Amino acid sequence: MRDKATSFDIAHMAGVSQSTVSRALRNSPLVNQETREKVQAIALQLNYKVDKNASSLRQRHSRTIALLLFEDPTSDDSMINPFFLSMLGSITKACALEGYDLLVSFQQYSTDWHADYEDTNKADGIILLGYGDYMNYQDKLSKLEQQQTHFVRWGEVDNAHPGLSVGCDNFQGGYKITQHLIGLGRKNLAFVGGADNHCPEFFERFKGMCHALQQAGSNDKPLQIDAITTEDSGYQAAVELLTKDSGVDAIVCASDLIAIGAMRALQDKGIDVPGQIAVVGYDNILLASFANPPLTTVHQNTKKAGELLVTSLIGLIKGEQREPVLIPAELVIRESCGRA
Amino acid sequence: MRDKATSFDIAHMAGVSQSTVSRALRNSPLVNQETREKVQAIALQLNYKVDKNASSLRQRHSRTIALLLFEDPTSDDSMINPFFLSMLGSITKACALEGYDLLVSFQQYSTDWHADYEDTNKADGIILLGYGDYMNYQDKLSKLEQQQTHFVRWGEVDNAHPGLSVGCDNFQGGYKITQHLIGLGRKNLAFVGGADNHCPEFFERFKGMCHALQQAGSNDKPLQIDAITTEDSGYQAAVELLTKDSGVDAIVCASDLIAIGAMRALQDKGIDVPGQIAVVGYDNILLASFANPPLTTVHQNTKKAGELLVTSLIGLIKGEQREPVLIPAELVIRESCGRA
DNA sequence: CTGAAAGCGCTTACAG
DNA sequence: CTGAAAGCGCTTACAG
Repeated sequence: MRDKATSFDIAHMAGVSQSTVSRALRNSPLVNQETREKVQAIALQLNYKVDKNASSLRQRHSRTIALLLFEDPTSDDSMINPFFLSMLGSITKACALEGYDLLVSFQQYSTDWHADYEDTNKADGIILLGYGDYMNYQDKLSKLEQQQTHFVRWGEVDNAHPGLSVGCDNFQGGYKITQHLIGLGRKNLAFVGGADNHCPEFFERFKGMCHALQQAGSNDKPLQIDAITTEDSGYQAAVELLTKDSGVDAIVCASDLIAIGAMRALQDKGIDVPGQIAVVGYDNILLASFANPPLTTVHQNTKKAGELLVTSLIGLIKGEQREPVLIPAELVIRESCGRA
Repeated sequence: MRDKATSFDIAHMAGVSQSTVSRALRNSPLVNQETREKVQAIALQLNYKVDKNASSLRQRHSRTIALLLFEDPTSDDSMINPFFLSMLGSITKACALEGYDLLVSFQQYSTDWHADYEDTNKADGIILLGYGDYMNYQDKLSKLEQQQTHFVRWGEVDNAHPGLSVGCDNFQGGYKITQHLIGLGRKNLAFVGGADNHCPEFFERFKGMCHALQQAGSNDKPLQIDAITTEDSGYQAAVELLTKDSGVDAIVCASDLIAIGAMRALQDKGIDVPGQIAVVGYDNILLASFANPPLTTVHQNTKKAGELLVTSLIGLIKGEQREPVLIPAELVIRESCGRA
């Protein structure tokens, strides 16, 4: 650490007390305008910046937010899901807009996560973002709640889940996709992705799908194959699906990455997409529009999501009462389902 | 901020002095093992965490690094270049590995960037990552150097540039691409991207290209069209290129995003890629392998780059002498240039 | 091996 | 409007 000017140095140069310097720099209305200007001029000249540690220590808050990004350890370690990367981008921007610093960290679900950002006063609150097996981290969420940590999570909006959440309307997303497919004449749909309490978001998409199917008069549960959010997992799931049922004419995937893997598997088997089988994704990552054929999917508005996550958390930090936020699902129709 | 236990509370409970608590918690060899264990047990039980602000203030360093991501304000505001997003991911991981916290922030080149992370003691050093007009920020880099800020930048490795840099061998990348194209029988190459001191990295790629061309006996400067790193800019540049010269049979693009835009323009004009015109990108973002046809490009090893950026910076912070690092360029051959 | 004390650089109640 | 003083919660010389 270099030697830097302190507020005492400025006080000395300006011929005022250090308390006045502190007030002048924070634009306190208490200080005489002339004094304020003199102090600020000297500060500028000395390239003085108030020490964040001292200031946070004294004020007992840091005006910084911690973002914890969880990764499923089973996924390819070198690659982060583009959807979360995009969320990271929008959260960063939203923080800057609100005048908060952002601490970011990746965590593995498997290891003990040290969500001690607030306990150490590094941050005033935490944003949780990630995927993986929900049952494995539910306890940790409850613990966070017990400790009265300020946190908000991206995920399924459901009062049974600990913590305030911001999320897209997954049920609606699954519902819209299915309606679209039915409208296109598809009869035999399958779902690729987890569909149980281990991954509540996927599960809701699946439920939305089942609901649309029922409304259309089909009472059979659709065929469902597990997959995690990677291309490889999607590939394998599609292969498995093909061996189980050759009558499927549409595959609803729990994410774009899964869908892209599934399309590759179908094409490797010589099956035409969408001619023989339609494929739908979820997330609308950049890749989706470049897939071949371009992927019909559900757009999750990451810009809005990032802003909402940040403003909700700041509200919580300020002691406000906050309600969970549900962002509407937007169907994006491209070519992977064909035309009516 | 919630009421939390302090080291005094623990001292009281353990029946030792506060200094001993501090020592025990930091695993000082000075403290008796029995005492240490007792103190640590109480700390754990109370869920005590040392206050980062107090600790950093006293120790005069924060063990955190700031990452400043610059965006070209001319590019689409909602989308961050996937290449930089991927760098962000690897930097975050590398920081965690080294036990540093990471503060991330987006900055616009146009506005005054407040690189005061070290001045405020928020961070011990800064990583600079971004693109845009180099001539516009060269001064700021020099200022950072004058202020003795610890920083490392991603970019062209060249001693004339202020600050320590870590970067890929852009000259070599341009050279390898061009050799590959020549080997494939392409005769009339064009370059799409800035090729002057405003963007040193692109310029080096261009120089590598010229060098390979000269070696092959061609002494004309290749046709060059400016473009920034977006798909749209690549599209427009390709359109412009077509109006200028219809004899081009290969386009070397300064980035994958540009290449993808260029391919789209060519296809819109009914030109076969690679049949009539070969296209090469740069970066090897995830999208490249999904482009149609899959894009031949130069891989920039973001994992290695992130690690190197972080370890170099930490070295600097510790007062070590550090040399710039050049990462070799790796040609990734896919289908956008055809076969021999 | 342990404790009492100083001090990191601020902010803010208190007194004037 | 201004100053002297206390205190945020640690770490670390210093003394024993």
